[in-house]
Amino acid sequence: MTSDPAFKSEFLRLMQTRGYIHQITHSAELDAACQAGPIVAYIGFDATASSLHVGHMIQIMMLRRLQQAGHKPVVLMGGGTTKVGDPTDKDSQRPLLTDAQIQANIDSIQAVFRRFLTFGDGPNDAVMVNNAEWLDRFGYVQFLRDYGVHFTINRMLSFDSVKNRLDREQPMTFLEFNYMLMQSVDFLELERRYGCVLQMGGSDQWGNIVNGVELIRRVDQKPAFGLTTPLLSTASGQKMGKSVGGAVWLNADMRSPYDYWQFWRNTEDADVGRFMRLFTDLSLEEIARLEALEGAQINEAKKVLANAATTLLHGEEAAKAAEAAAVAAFEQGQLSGDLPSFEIPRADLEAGVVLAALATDAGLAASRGEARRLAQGGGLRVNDKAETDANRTLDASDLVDGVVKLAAGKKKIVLVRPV
RNA sequence: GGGGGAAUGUCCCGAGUGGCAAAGGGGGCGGACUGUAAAUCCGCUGGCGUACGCCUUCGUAGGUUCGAGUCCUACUUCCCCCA
Repeated sequence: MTSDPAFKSEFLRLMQTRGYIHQITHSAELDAACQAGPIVAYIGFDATASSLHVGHMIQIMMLRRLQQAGHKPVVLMGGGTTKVGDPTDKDSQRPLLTDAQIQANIDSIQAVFRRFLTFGDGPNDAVMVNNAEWLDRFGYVQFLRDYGVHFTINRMLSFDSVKNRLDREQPMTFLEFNYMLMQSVDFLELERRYGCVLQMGGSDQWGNIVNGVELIRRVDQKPAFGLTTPLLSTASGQKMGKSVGGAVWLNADMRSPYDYWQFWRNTEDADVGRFMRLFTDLSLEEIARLEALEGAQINEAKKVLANAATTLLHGEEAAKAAEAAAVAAFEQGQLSGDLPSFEIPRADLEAGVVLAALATDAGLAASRGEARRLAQGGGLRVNDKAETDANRTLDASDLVDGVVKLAAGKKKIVLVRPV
């Protein structure tokens, strides 16, 4: 069940050496299947927000590796499962999304996959499916009779997603309780439609994945496998994926390429090698060389990481622009047009704007009070000068080269442009 | 069906005697130190106002009181014991 170090297939060897594997079911059997020919594997993504975030990157990269190794990736959009809501890692039930919201989220999420996978009709081209296609069609009694019989309450209660909720004395609705059945049925459905034999996912999905594997083996007597990735945390133990300014979204309109580049640039020293293996296509030799850099030199490796990761998601041009902006801002103390900017009507600025209000509107603080506290703590800067009085009024005389440079902390910088 | 407990700062955990914007953690954000790192140390952490201040918060809805997270009533949800 855990990984066998001596994989023979290219795909599993690749996964192993680059650090994607946490647990595998039937690893020898899966290894043999991967060697025998192209396999079909899938990962499901729920549509709870209008963009995926870096936390999903490891899954996306796994599908990419799969395709690189000659296999066929299936991207499963959880149009149906999102209506129920995955209780895994949730302390309490979340508000249910409407069908319209879910569809809007799916529409907005989809595009990023095209940057990482090649879609089409060929044997190892990726395909995207929405599980609403089949889940929406089930009648209640039919669902219970076809699938409900294969699951025992005894076992379902033993899964972490359920147990945690019960341990915390939080209610778990019957609706949520059914999530794992739906995910299992997804796997079965994909096995029947595409001959999909492998489901991958985060380590928190182990229980859900194993259920699907067992369902297929029981109902169709077909091979089925599961593979999970390690829970990604930074070397100092933080959950990966957050950074200055909240969730790191993949969609450019929710998180600029500049910010995305910054996220990778700010990787901890100890994580550089691991992240390069997981999140870039750099060769292992190149990575070995880069991660061996010591002291301040490792910053060069971080730039390579940031460039590679940003290029994959946003393209080379955006990555270069982000790097140039960062070099200018941090290494030369200059402005760059590529820094995030905030537009303000010229007349308003000429009339005078209270700093606290401007900083809040520009997204540097959540409220004026917060902006004020930030200023008092010495964290708010106007044109690189710390400004402790947030009640100060800014006007046209504060323009430098046509913009006002506002910064909260060292890393959150916004250029205020009069329009 | 009966009895006993629990729900707290809208991120989490968690103190709380009728005077509370509410102890303490964690997390988050800022500062110092560095290398746009880690570790460490320091500060901040409900909203609005320049300020004495005003407003909104302790499961929900009422009530008692000058004053309620704290007392009473009903309701909701969860836990435990008895049947």
